[in-house]
Amino acid sequence: MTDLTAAIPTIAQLRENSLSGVVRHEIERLILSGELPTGSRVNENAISLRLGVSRGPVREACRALVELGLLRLIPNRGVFVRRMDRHDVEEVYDLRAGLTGLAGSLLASKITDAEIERLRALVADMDEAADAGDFRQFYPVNLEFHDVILQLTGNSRLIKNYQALVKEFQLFRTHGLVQSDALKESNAEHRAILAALDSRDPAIAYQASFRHVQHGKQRMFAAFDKLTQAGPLPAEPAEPRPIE
Amino acid sequence: MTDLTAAIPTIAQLRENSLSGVVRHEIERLILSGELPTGSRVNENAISLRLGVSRGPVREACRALVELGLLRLIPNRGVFVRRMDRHDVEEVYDLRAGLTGLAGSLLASKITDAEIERLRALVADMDEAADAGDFRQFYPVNLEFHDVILQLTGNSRLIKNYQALVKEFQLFRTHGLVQSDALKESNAEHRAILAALDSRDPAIAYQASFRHVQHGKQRMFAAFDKLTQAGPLPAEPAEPRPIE
DNA sequence: ATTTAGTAAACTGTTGACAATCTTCTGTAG
DNA sequence: CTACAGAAGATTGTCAACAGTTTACTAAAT
Repeated sequence: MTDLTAAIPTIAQLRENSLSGVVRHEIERLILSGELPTGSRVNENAISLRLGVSRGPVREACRALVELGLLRLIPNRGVFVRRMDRHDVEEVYDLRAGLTGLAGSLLASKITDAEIERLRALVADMDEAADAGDFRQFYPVNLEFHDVILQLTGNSRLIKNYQALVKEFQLFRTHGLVQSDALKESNAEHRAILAALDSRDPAIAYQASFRHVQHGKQRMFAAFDKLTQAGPLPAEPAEPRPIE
Repeated sequence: MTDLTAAIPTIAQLRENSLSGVVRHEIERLILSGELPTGSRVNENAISLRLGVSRGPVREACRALVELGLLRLIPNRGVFVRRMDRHDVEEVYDLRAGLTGLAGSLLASKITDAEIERLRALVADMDEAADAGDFRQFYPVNLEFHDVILQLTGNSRLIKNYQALVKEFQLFRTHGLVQSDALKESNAEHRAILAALDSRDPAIAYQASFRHVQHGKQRMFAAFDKLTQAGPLPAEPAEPRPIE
């Protein structure tokens, strides 16, 4: 669904976005892929050398990513890949829950039978994957399920905000620590969302969608805290000292 | 609440944000004040000359504002002050309703008695203004009421997203066409939000907050359509042709 | 040995100039 | 009189160099 622009500027993007845009996508890729690790400084010179362009476009791209929330700007020191602490993750989850709920709410009042069936098929696919305990199969369908709902709302601003949030969430790379019964739990909630949409009641659709993400948050934190027995995430994990 | 930076770079901002930030705020001011009219092109040269800086910082500022949604970028043509059609306004209202609802929902589970009282005082102030039919007195308190709720959630991303949305909404300058009975209606809804928060029930607080904005949307469109008898807003009002 | 002052390198912030693109104006042909 | 082609002007996109700040290193003093 989300377009993953390859490392090499893919023809069209170069004509469309004219360097600055290409650079932006490339830096985004470097961040989300983890090549630029969390908390590290993004060296303008290094990037411009690596991509064979001047520093101007690199700076523009960085400013855009700062606005998007993936980078953090400290004047005269540079931009740093944003570090997410527990509070940040909680914020992202809460906001994502709200937007997901809104999407469900908006869609409930105008979804068609054909669209319902399309979603039902996705839920069935996820059921299959959940029964097999196959996270690798489950995950992309899960993504598609939520993306379809989002797109069907037709609210471009909602879509943009949500996708930005997903990217920010990826900074906190903690996938794969989901238990196999969590898959079944998660898909049961998908079924609830589907039923709510089918009922055409915005309030119910909101509730079902909102709760799904909030439960996801709880599942994630539970799994995470179990993994790091020593203690939960530090509240302030050594930001590159913003102020002396 | 929101810091209105004056036209002249106000000392601190200059040290803090180093030109690019100052320029960004100044362009933002030009847009929101209407000096740069909706749909018009933002000439990099003109801005840089006017502010006495080079084009670099101006470009950076513009890219940031594009990301924020106030400007629209067309490659090799420049950036244009975003034009809002009816669909855009509807999108903004819907998203704003969702975020407002989320704020209410999040706050309901943790609001203190003192905070409730603070909000109650604001509602009382608005009652007074509504009785007098004084929109000029009503408006800033209304703004504060919603801003307080937003801030008390403590979710910085929610706050940022909401405030960006408010700025975008200001592009569609249609204040003052509110009838005096709409004030009373609006404040009745404020009272409902307050009661919902007081009940500490997130679901009810969501509903009350969400509905308030949706009713605001209806009030606005009703007033607007009455004003422009000829017909509602055009669906695509002569964008500077994005594609030939 | 540790701390502190001083110096050099690295990096960001900013600028002015050059190249590519688009827009407008003018003149000519139909 | 209208439509089209071409040139001139304006504007964006990009670059390389300069200035100011921060960081890292070195050496002397306690």
